Amino acid sequence: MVSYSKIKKILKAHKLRVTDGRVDILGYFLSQNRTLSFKDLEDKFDESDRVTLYRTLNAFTENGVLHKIPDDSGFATYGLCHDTCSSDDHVHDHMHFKCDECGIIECLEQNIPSVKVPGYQIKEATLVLKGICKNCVA
Amino acid sequence: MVSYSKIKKILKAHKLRVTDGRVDILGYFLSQNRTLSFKDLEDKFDESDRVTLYRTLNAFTENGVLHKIPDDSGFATYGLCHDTCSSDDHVHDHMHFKCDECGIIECLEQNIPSVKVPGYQIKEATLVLKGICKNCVA
DNA sequence: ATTATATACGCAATTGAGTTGCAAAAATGT
DNA sequence: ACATTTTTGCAACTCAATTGCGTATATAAT
Repeated sequence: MVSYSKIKKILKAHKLRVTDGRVDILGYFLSQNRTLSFKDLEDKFDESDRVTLYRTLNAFTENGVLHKIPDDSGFATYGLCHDTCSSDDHVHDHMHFKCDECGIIECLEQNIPSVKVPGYQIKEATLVLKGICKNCVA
Repeated sequence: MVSYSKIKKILKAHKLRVTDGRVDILGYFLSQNRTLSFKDLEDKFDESDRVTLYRTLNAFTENGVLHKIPDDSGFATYGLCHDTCSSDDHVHDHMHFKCDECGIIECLEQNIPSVKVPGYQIKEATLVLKGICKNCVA
């Protein structure tokens, strides 16, 4: 279980007001330690308002608590940022993996290989792998 | 200008019926030789129905005429496939670039560097670069 | 501690991309 | 030319996400 004081500290560090809803959601991310889709969160916190959930996720994303994982399937999925992320400095170089079987999206340890394109100024790269994850292969 | 007979040949080769709308849209892709967003096409062909446009793009995508470019911004963008694509064999290994200034998405020549993740079975990879394109840098 | 101010919440309504159903129109095969 | 299959166009619908606004709550100031 993640302590309330730790969660509170994280929220403050990211210039976010400490509200019950935010504590619950951040606490859930920290305890699960995996990416969570909007649906996951909606199911878990079904007593609270969808709009508030959207706004909370947006606030977390803007302030460097979460990062939104690119996914064309139409279901927003979020992962915890590294400790170093803030609203100012919000950088992610890791790859993501989406499993065709279980549908779960994972943040991979590996960084995106750096790519150069002559004449282009590259600021950011997103690399999403699809296939079958470690759990489903077994 | 792209000849009608050539367009017709391409449609037939991809097992698509030759209709006025399809000829116009494919012809526009061939003449422009760049990726086009749904909005681009809607503006260009504003006399025709949105639904038909969606269905045409879906048919083209399924049959290997176009490929849908992953984009989290919520605007579907499409690019011409290579000649080798068909409804059966529809593979794209190239990277995409989205310019922060002009918003245009380009298909790059370069292929996505192959990545391996221990224990995972990778079937597909998408790599989108963001930054400033050749034209806007100048 | 109390008050003031800024921010977040909850509800209803709205937006906007994309889809579905269905009857009419057009394209292919014979 | 005819029969069959696919496509088109229209209206209505779905579903994720956003916006407006009055109320509630968190932080800052006194």
